[in-house]
Amino acid sequence: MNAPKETFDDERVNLGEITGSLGFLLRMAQLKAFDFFFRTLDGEDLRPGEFTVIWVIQLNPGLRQGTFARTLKIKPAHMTKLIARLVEQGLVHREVPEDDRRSVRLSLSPEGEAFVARYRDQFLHLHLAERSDLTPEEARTLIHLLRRYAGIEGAAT
Amino acid sequence: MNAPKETFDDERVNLGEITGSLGFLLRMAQLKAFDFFFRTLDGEDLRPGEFTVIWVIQLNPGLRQGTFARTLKIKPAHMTKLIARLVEQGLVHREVPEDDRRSVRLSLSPEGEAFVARYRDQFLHLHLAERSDLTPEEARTLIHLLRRYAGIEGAAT
DNA sequence: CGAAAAAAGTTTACGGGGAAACTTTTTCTA
DNA sequence: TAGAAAAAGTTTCCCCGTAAACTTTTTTCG
Repeated sequence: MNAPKETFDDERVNLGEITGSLGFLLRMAQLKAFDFFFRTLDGEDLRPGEFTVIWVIQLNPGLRQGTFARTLKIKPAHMTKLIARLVEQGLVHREVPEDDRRSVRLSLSPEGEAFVARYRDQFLHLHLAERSDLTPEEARTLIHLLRRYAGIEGAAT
Repeated sequence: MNAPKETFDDERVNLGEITGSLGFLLRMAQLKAFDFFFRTLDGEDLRPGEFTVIWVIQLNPGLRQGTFARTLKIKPAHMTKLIARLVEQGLVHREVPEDDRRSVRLSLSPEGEAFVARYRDQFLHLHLAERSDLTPEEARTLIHLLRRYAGIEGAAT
């Protein structure tokens, strides 16, 4: 019973140069971000991707489904299913316009608008540094660099 | 036939404050990183997670499967299947030690060692800024901040 | 000691996301 | 203008990853 602590609980793992790998770090960071997301929107049955889609539809009502998909890098097949869920939940409205009956125009239902309004603040504050060990300055830098890396020429700093 | 250019190819989409969302940006960045990965290891039938696992086993041969899983935040069920694949490919060796027959110790086969050696450089250089629009300085900062955010106290800067 | 609890993996069942083939509608072009 | 090509979504099928339940082995402790 007096094992000399041996290796604590876990054994130490050496990660080597992989801690310099963007792909690896992005995955680890995303896990943490998801964690925040689900902790904040606890009760709700909503996935991160779904919220993003609703959000962007709210800002650009009437655009085509494929336009949203391309912008958010969501594959068409996935988009179809995702939108179907949101329509079923009564948040999104689909309309096939007469002038191009191949396409689908998306907009939010009143319930969808209400939904965005309700979670707007939680969502926007969700991603700030308060939840992590980063200073506000560091968080700003991180967001800025990620935008550059991902090729998103977003709004102001 | 003389439509006034209308909206180019795509219509412009306003992303609003979501471009300040870490979760969103991490996803977009990860897509780009995956893109690099698959472009570099083109012919190979290897996923990012698999390479990471092989890599870490190489640096820490003989540790338990669960230890690797916890460190890399891979769920046990997934780890079982992932390791099974790598064993099948002849890259990883499993051993159930006598002193604790619940556990599994992992190490690389000679083929596994050769595999890591072969892709080491490609992999390490893969994630650098040359592939993106970031300056080397910016890339270092990004990596540093991601490490902090993800809670990885890695090696030197 | 011996039963209960814990630990380590595995199995099963299920949902998210993607590739490829397909349907419908529109545009191009000979 | 008719047929070919392109565009927009959808459907089908498959794989990755996860949760929950389960098996086996080890540890705890009354």
